[in-house]
Amino acid sequence: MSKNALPKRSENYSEWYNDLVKRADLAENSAVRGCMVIKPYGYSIWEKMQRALDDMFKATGHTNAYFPLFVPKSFLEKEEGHAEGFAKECAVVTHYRLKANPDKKGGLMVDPESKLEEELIVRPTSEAVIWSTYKNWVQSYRDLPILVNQWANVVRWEMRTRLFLRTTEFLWQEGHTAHATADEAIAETKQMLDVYATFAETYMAVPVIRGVKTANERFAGAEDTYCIEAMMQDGKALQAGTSHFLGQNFAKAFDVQFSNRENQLEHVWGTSWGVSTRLMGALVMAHSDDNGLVLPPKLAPIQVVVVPIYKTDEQLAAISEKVAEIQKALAIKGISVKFDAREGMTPGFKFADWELRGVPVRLALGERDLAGGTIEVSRRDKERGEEGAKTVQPIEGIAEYVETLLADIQANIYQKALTFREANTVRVDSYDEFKTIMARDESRGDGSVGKFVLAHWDGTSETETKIKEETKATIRCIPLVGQFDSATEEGTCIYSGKPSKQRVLFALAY
RNA sequence: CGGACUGUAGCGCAGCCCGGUAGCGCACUACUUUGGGGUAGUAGAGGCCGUGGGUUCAAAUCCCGCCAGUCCGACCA
Repeated sequence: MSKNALPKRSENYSEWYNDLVKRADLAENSAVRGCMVIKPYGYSIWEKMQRALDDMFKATGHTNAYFPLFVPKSFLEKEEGHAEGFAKECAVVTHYRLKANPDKKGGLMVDPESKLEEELIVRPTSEAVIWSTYKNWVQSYRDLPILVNQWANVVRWEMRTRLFLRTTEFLWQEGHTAHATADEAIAETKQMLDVYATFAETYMAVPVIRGVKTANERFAGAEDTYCIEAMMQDGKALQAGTSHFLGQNFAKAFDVQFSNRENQLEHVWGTSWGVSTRLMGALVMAHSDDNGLVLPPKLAPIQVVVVPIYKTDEQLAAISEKVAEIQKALAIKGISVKFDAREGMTPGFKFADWELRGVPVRLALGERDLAGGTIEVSRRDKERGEEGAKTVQPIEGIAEYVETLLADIQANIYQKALTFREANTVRVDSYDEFKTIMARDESRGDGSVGKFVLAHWDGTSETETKIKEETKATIRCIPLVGQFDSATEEGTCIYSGKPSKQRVLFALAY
């Protein structure tokens, strides 16, 4: 463990992020270009995310299945928009065998004899494989809906990668559903967007904006892409989840038809929706501070850590005995506790260490406490020295106190993130002002943050593209009704001056 | 794929200009010390100096090639 402090968020946000992910033992770069190793501590958080999401999927009627890693090239070609969207970032399997390299002792080479008849694409997403399968599953309206989810890895050959935010291989879940009517499919699309938003807000404590993507930003092959967008602490937007209404595009491409009640053939209606290990990045960037991670209690692998403070073995024994009682009381409440009895480390070192790892509550127990029947309680959501960051509580009833405190921390970090987002969301009516705001983020290092900008847009791709070229800002989404008070007011486009029906959300994005 | 930079101990780096026995900090091992906010000391272990070639009595250091990585652009969950 290095003694050196993390870089400060205000000085170099991306360096702070990279360093934190590595130092907190979430993940590290692997020997494979663009691919990360998710370390046990990081993976524990992902598992908690998975469990919560999976329960929510099950509760909404979905079941899990598994489809192949490989997609025959001809499958990917079938849906034109889809093929175009993903073609540039696919890993392709062309051979199935290696052999000894005659030119290099001990070396291997691709056996040219083993060339595949048809190339296999490592899935960048599974619509193609899954819809080719659904064709066999659907004959009648009685076979619908199909409500399937898959937990899997996918590969997208990105030019530049960053731990969790964009890696060549990433873990995710992808739901793929098939329905008899468009209305039902649209309802499913919206339902899953709600599931994602609920998850982000109640588990991750990350407030999100629900919206619809513009045509430019839409998923390749979808009719409509719904999304949740979150603000990171540098003011940039992170797309945290997407839910797509696929219309009949894939059903037509893969010839998936069913007989309706009137015995007429119809193409089925589809949806797909996914969230990925990118959520880990969102979690880090939304809450953590210059001392390390700040994890929401609902996702923290360790919710409470107990640090003993002692000089002699006798003291440690007495403390350990008391800690065992506390641990038991917390365990009954389903709270995970770690007793950090590591020897040869000072309490100060341990404090810093657990702060770096984002453990929500830290208890410190020493001689003084034992004598007075008290225990020191520190909450990670407040910074060192901040009012209320550290208090002394009676040991009696500490489990109840901690239980309440964890709930309070969960609520507090959500509120902090929400307050931050609201403070950095602005309505803008002139393009000059817009450019100034978007340019500010270019010169990070002065502690300034980017903004979410609600502005009028004329609805054309041309305008959207121009604005992106000139400012790098993109339309994150057209917010759903009810997200912002005046979002549905009419106005004129900041760029073209043409009429606009509502404000859309612009931001610089990850 | 274009531009810049970097490859030396597990990690972070110095040494290179000016060639001559491989260094520092952290981490690691043992012992001691310390312990209510990153203790301190003693001893120790750990290196094909990215890789291939060249120049030289001698190369981490100079020259050429290659490979890898990071950052900045174009692409994206």
